[in-house]
Amino acid sequence: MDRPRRAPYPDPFTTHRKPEAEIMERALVADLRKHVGQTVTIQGWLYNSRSSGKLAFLIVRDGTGTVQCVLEKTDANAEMFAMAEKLSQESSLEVDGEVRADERAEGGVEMTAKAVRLVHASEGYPITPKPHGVDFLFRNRHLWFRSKRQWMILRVRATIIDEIRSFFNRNGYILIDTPIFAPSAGEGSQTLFKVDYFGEEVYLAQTGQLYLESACMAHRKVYCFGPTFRAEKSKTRRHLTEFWMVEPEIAYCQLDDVINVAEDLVCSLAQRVLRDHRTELEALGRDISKLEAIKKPFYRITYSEAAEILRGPRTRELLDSDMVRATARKAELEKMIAEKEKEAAGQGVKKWKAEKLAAEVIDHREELSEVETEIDNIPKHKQLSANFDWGGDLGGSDETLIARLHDRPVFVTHYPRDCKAFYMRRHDADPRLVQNFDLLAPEGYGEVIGGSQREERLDVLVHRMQEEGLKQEDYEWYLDLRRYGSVPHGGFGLGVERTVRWLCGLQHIRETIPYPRLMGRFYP
RNA sequence: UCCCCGAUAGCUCAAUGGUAGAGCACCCGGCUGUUAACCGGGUUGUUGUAGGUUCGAGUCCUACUCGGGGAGCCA
Repeated sequence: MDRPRRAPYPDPFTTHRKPEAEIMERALVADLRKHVGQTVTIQGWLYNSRSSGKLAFLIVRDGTGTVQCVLEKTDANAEMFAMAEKLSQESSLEVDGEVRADERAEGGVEMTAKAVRLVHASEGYPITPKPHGVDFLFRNRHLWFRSKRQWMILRVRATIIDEIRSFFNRNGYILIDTPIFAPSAGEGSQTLFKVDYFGEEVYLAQTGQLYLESACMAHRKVYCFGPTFRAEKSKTRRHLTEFWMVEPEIAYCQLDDVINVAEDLVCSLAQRVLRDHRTELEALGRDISKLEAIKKPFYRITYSEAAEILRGPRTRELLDSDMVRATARKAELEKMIAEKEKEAAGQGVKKWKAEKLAAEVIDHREELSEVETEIDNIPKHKQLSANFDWGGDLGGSDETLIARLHDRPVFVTHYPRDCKAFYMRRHDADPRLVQNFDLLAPEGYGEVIGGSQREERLDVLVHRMQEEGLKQEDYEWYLDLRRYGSVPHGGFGLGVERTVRWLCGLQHIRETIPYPRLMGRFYP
């Protein structure tokens, strides 16, 4: 009904200009505070609505925010009121109304609607205001990111990406785009996606690093920023098969210099997010004080020290107290579930009350199953850390433990060279080690950065490649960098989604990217 | 590749081996300040697939498929 008379679609912006007298100022929800007292038009989608006979509450989102529009039924607008009251979720609409400051409203601003025009009636929008399962939500990802929480996360992501770019740009780095189709030369070849390239086998890039090393010899400080592909069959809350990574590479630079850059970058990301997204972070339930604590200097420990910590008493104490807490929580949840089920089944309980209890029971059951998984895992983690052997890489649970034992990010340096890539520079004082580092985010978020000083000595590098069984002929171009003015250099890679997860305080990495690609999930 | 958990209405979930249910969504009606609004009425099923046990299977057994979590590996 009520096709918009004054702002017809399609294309209300150019083809059907309204006569000057009828033009009402269009406003964005994000700017409504500046329009208090004025009557404006907003254009958006119906997020949710309620009505109570003579009043209709329309919660409208317009891409910049949401606002509640209150429409009062009068003799004159009965038809429009009936239409507005029945609008379905996610119908697109325009609302003319007066902007009002109102303490009852969520954002402090509300609109008294004067006219509501339907643009398109949505039918059977699948994502209701009630809870849904993850599988369903990701099958509807194209719609799900309209929802508030997802909307906020993707905004924070955009800001983090913007800050990454401006950090490197303002610090004199040159953007060098590295290829996505790559020949076999890379790190571990089992984790590469194969692509048929006109009959030849090439791979989707796993890192731009080798190319960047060449570029830093031309531009001194460079970075690349693009998607990265890993065919790892990992099903965990910190893995994607397609993710975004920023990699700086610096000529005339040693391990400490690289670590300092990583430290500065992470600090400016945290500050920028705190500055621009305090509201979103709070709404996401992020503990802001944890982000405010992301300040220089971060902790720096060596791999050997990390190994000692893992085998030591502090780790055991932490896991023991985890076990005590998880066990207590399990008992508590079981008790609450039993009580609520009993209460809901009792005589004379109001229907709505029983339903509310049932919903709470579902939540408790979900938490219970997580706690039970934790209880299962703690002994495993305990064993993994207690039996940690010098020489192996730090596992996911090991990293989590190290990170949880610190209140700021931790650089772990000087890993055994046997578990690290061939291009990392051998440590002069101890040839068993390489000049590398990982940055572990606190609160258990784990690795967000991996980096190293690169091996600049031709003979050492060639020897290392032979050990790894790499074909020298594939890397001649790379070895040229060590033939023509080789210098100490290094860099790192920061995983964007892991950073977003950490800064937003999210359970799972899959919410940090618009269309997550996971093992077994590539639709839509 | 290995280990654990799960799959019932469009969605979220119930159902001591014995007639498949509730809420939401959707439709109708009511309510002048709602915040996952509420109240009354209505519609909604090949219980993931294929076998097996049983008088009888959503429920027990086997295999497979898909999903979730974790290990390994990693940003």
